[in-house]
Amino acid sequence: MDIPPRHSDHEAHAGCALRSRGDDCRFCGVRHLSICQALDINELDQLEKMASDSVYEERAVLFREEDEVSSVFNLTAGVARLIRSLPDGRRQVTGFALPGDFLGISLAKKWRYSAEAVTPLVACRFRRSTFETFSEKNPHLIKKMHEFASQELNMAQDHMVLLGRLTAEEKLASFLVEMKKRWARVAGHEQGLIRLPMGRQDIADYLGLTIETVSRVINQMQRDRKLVIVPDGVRFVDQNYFDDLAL
Amino acid sequence: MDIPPRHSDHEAHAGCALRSRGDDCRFCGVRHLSICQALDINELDQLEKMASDSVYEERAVLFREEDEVSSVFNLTAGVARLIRSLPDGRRQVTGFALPGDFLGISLAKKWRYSAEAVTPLVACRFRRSTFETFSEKNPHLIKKMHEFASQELNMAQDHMVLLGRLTAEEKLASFLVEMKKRWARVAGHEQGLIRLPMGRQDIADYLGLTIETVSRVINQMQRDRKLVIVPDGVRFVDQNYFDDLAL
DNA sequence: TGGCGCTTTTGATCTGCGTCAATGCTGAGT
DNA sequence: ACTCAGCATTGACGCAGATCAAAAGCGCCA
Repeated sequence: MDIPPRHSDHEAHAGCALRSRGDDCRFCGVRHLSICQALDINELDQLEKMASDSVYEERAVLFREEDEVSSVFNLTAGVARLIRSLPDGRRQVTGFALPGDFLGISLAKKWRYSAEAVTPLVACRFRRSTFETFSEKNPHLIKKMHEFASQELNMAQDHMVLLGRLTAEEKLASFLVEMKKRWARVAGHEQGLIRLPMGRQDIADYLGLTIETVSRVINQMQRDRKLVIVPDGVRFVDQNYFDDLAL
Repeated sequence: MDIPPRHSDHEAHAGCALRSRGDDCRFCGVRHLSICQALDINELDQLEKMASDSVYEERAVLFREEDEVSSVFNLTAGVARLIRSLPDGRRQVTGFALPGDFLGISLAKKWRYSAEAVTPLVACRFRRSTFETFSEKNPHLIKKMHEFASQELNMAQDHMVLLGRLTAEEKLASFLVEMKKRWARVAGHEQGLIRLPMGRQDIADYLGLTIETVSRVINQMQRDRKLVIVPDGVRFVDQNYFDDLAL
């Protein structure tokens, strides 16, 4: 009821061709971004046999908080929101997963957050038990997973500063700069357009604000000629303004 | 200038004898809490040769954000605060490290936060390069480090919900319940006294509040007979009140 | 035993952001 | 083209918690 359905354009592909594993890991478009970068051709072949591509449509639920972790996911296309909910309905979006991101890095028994497709998305899926067995035999995969987890921990700490100590304006600026950087990494180069496939409510729940404040601040930035709002995103007009404000 | 010196009682020992490695890992009081639980006696012997005990006095700096990671630490006694600072002086305490906690889990090149002794503290220190070499040869140590990192990631996500979506009263209740649980784990059993060796400013910076709000909310709880404030901590009077409010 | 430095507490006032309510916009279906 | 559903935007108002200011508590040391 609070999940925003959006225009069904295929945001999944970040300006280039749709990145999907297809049936051959060797040609996977997100391999260099994902934990698979730790594997050689031979190991990749083994892993491929365990994988199955899953496609989700917009707003589909990949898994829910408290569910058993039966599968782990390597996102190949699209965007997911990761959500923690309180009993009374308050939500905190703990992150957005982009192509190359891995869901299930902790190898815990139960999910500690829900994941929902913000756009149509494609994920390379593994049975948890199979994946865990494989990783036990590949120490450099564990090492790589640990690197990814450490990176996520850094981002989580950044986000704590944002949530605890930034103003609404600084939060929005930081968020936009973060999205710009992350899309650049996925696309392989900077982009003029900063894609925002998630709705205002998701942004609000990510930044610890209300939807009204998000709307007000972004529109004020547009009035002040700091950015322009375009379909599915924004474009920076005054990059310095954002660099100065962002965390 | 904003670091509160406190009564110099030795909070380090959590109600029992001071836990320190001494010179023999086999008798280490925090072994069962720390990543060393992954090692057998033989491996423990090897690791011991690489370790040196470091003692820090209250308010001492273990390392600073942006510093090279030259050593990693296994806390054996005392409490440290982990801090991210903004250029203008705003601070976010991202966590408190208790005995058994490991600092440097990410094996990154640079620290992303500062660590300061809240109480006198003792840490088992390793040169980063030495520790990394050792871990490369011990896959189950990497696995254990990954487990610890995953656990920290969970706690970080909990904290995002707290910072983004809880009221001041809920934040305080969650914090106190968290400290109660963590001290119980260190001590091996529940304790009536919830030790709060950190000052009000640290609590405020952890919860994304001001020192005045922290003081007001805790004192209001006392007036409402939910808890009593005692030297170096608090005691719950109405446990249900806290269980209901806490995240 | 009194004064000093630091932290905590308490009170008065202010304000950034939330809440409530209404209106506008856009795409999909008929 | 019209309508409906779901967001997004905008405005008016209120409040939780910040800010500003002062007093009180506490350990330390001469």
